[in-house]
Amino acid sequence: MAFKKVSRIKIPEATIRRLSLYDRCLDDVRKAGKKIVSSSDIARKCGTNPAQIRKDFAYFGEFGVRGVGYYVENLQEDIKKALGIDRSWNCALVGAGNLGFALLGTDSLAERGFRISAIFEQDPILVEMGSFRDIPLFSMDQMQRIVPEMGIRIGIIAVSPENALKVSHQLIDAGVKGILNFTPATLKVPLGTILKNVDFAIDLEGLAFQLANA
Amino acid sequence: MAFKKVSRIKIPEATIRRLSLYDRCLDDVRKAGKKIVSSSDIARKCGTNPAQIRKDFAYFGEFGVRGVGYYVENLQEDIKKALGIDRSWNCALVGAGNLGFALLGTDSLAERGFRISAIFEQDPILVEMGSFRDIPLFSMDQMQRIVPEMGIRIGIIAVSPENALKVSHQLIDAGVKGILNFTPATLKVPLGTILKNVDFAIDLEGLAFQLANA
DNA sequence: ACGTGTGAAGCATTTCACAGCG
DNA sequence: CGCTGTGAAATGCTTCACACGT
Repeated sequence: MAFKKVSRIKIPEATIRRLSLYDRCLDDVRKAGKKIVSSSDIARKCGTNPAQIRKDFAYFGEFGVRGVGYYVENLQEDIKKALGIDRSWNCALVGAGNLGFALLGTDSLAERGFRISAIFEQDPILVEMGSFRDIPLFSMDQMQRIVPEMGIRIGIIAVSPENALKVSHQLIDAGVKGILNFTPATLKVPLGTILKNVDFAIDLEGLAFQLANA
Repeated sequence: MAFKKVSRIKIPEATIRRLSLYDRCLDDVRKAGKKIVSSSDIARKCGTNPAQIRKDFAYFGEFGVRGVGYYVENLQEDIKKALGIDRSWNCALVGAGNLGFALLGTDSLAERGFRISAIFEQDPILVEMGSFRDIPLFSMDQMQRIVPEMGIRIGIIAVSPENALKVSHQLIDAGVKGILNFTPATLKVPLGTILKNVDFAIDLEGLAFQLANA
């Protein structure tokens, strides 16, 4: 048995974050040409402890070979499957401001299977452009039609904080099931919809705290 | 006794993150004109539990009045003091690409006391501009001089992943004590230097995981 | 012999429930 | 009386240490 379909056992949020990290590590390992890694190899590279890594994997099945280690290629496949990124996800970006363009400019999203398939923007002048880097650009009132039509499941909110709440409602109405919120606004979503907040200011404040008490 | 200087007792990382959230919440409360809040008010607004909030505060002292609640203004001051954001922090932004400009474009950093006092950039053509929005723009080799001169304590890495490692070394050599790393590169810093990573792709993968197992 | 997989121990964080105080 | 502050209980996560399979 290699891959255990995710069980009803609760998997810690922290485990999921670490799996993402392991996956990135393995990119490097693969580039270095190694075919096999041990949990301690990975631990050294990403600053955790080997037992932790084995436990993390154990939630999903038996990925390794006792006495040997993990076959890098298989392991990475298993991790991706565990995370649900063995496929590609259609996302909508809402807000074509500074931050929105920054997100479009980096390919770290595309590399990990998140495709921005549509952009929604309030400002008619921008919408006028029709598309940006081959990604179609729509006005807000098209959202209800486009999201289902394109099979978009994730919405990325990169508008100004005042508009975030309204946008989140619109996205949910349109059928989006996951929201990544880049604004500091605190949003509420109904059961069955997943919300994640990204707020660098919080990380900076964590830095400040540690620096202030060093 | 109101504010207890942070003790040697270990304060959970999660507590710090929540304090940042409470602080944002209180902005809203203040705007709404309320003078007093209870832990349950805050809990409702930011989706935690009242006991948690009281425990979080208790690490730092006694902020409230029994039988009454918290005076919004005092509370917010106390939280800011606890977090070390009752002052302003000089930061250097390294990398004037898409993401860098996005960071400059938002005032959510400035609002919270993080002032970007200098930008460092590799590309001579950009450096040629001399400044951006009144923030001076320098070439990389000026870093060793400028960082101490301006009293910069935090470095923000917004360059391409391949350059992140080198930049982190340069920042540390220049005397920066805290680093916020926006690249997916895994950095290592010496003891006494604080590193925080921001990686939206990880949050998206967390979303994907939950959506895939809904 | 070696490194994985895993129950059990150890540690940290969250929640409960009530004493304490205005 | 109401809501904070806080020990104690409950829960959750990480680390240990060893059995297991190759």
